[in-house]
Amino acid sequence: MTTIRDVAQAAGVSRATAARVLSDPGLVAEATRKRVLEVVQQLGYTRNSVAASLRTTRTGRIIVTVPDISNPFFSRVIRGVEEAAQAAGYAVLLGDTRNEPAREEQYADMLNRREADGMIFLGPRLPSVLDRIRARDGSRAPIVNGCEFTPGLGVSSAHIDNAGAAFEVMDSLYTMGHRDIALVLGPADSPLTRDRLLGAQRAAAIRGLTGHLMLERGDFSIESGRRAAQALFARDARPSAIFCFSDEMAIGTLAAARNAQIACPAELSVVGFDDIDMARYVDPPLTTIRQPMAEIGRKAVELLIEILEGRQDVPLCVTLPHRLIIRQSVGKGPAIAETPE
Amino acid sequence: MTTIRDVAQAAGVSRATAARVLSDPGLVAEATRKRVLEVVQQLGYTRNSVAASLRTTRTGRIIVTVPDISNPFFSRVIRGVEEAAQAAGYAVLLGDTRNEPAREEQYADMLNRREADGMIFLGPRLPSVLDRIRARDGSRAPIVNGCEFTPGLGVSSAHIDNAGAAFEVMDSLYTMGHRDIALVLGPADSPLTRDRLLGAQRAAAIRGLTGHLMLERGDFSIESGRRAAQALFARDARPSAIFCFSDEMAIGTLAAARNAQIACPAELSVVGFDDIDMARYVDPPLTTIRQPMAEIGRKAVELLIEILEGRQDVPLCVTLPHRLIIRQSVGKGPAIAETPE
DNA sequence: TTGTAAGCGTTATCAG
DNA sequence: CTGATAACGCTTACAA
Repeated sequence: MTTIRDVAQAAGVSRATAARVLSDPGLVAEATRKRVLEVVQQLGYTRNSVAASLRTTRTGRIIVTVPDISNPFFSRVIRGVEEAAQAAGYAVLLGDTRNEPAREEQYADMLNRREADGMIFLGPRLPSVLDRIRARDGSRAPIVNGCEFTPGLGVSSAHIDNAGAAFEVMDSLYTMGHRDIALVLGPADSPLTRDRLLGAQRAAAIRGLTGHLMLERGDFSIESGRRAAQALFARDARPSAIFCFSDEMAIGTLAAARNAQIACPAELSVVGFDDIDMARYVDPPLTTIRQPMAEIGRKAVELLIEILEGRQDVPLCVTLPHRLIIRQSVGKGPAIAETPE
Repeated sequence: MTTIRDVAQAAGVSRATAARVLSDPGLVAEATRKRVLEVVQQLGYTRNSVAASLRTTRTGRIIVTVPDISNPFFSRVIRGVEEAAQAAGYAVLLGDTRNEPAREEQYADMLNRREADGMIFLGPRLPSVLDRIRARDGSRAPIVNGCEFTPGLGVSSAHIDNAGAAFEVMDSLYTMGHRDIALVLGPADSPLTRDRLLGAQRAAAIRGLTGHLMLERGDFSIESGRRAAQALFARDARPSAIFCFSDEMAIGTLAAARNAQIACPAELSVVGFDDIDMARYVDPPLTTIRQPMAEIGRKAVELLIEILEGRQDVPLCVTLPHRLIIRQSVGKGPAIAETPE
């Protein structure tokens, strides 16, 4: 391979000058610069990033891990991440952890090995191998959490107000006359599930309907939503509304309802979360909470870059706006239907 | 940061010995090894991969680019890629090119800069910056194409028989009595679209129905499928069956049909391609071609690793089996319905 | 404006 | 089995 040495030799300058032409051209005389660039072109020279990184201790890369790349919500967040990273001159290394702690650790360890400058972690758990870095750097550790937020960890995070959003959904369902509402939660260990559950419970408590809340657990996938709905339909008192913590689970719920000949929204209201592309195309179109997915990604990168640049005042937590999107999957509840004025 | 030097010093051995303990422990005496490992543990030493790569000229990474990460088909392929890569000791760097040539070039250039050992390219175009590598290495260039295949390029590829699969779909539609069939294609520049179109046209030609073929173009997204269907519904002679080159476009087509009050499968049959998770949950469940997505990914990695290991007999093209999955979105065509025996 | 030279942290070679 | 030493290719004081 051609190295900067070859370039320098061919251009009749020192290695230092040749290197300068590439990194800080302003320092080099016009004529020399031109000559060097010509040679670079001619020899097809490309800087060996490994050697450069060794010298500078910067890789220009950031690692981003997601629990599940096939989850359309995360794909959108990643879009935002890539956009912002690229604009700031960073390349994105994406890792799918499949929600397996071992894989999370593996990707996080890349940071220890200095394969990237920083890391954005989209998911519930913070890998333990990051402890070393955090012990060393404290709140200045180049680690940002996206979508989820665990207070007290000292790790910056970009997300929406999950509790508030869940509260809104429940409130609107109660207002529509629903009383027996089921929640299809996400994985048990996620702060996100916990927050949304808290918000929903608060709404129920205000109406004195805590006892009417039904819970099922899913893993955000379509299939888990379908199963949860089946389980709910098998209960003695079937809910009149199901609030799923992801659009995919809501779509699974719609499929289960169709299968059980339960009409939506006439007999059953369904609400999702995220507002993925598919949400508006299913039958009936899904009422859901829209998250600013790309913005979450962009913001996470922004936070990380501030940390990497050594800024002192990096906010610990950025809360972005969400919005309840009303479509046709929600109808009036039985309470209102049964007592017309 | 602690380096191998610190470890060596603390363990009272030379740097070389300390390094050996980590890379080839068999070469070191039991006692020494133990002592060194203890120190490693104690100091929390992690090998600096940048320095190691500089020396070995291997990064242990492979780059994988996809046209669109939010496309569920690609997510599944990536799953297979990660699985196989990890098993072989490689980390996967994922890049979303958003179908933009500039981004493709950018990721491909990472290979020139030696940021990874090889590259798997899922998509239609081979970035031009790879020419340098290919010029140098010829067919031994560490580049593999997945899903698509461009003959004559000398780049190995893993994929299904796209032409054959499309032929099967068309044949089954014709057998069901359909005559006026519309195709919703993918992007114009992709070999994959070209192959499927050829297969479909061959099936039409055999029946003498080439003139009855209607064509619309999409970009594999739901929305593009919806638009294509709308355009088809607006034609004078509406097709009785629509074959979309992706499940997502088929789902968009279903939505458009619902909107136009066209019953599926009674009045319109719809076929997709890929068999993504969602396919079985939509209404009606989608007839489609199942691709062995994970297997495509695994195979692509296998090919790449063979190249990286210097094997001479790396196959140029691996064709994996597909399967027509019959669900409820296809019904009898008007030709049969109108002429009962 | 340009050149000299000293590393960055690792691994490979070659003696011992 | 272990140690000394020389790279790998680049960047960056510092000197000229």
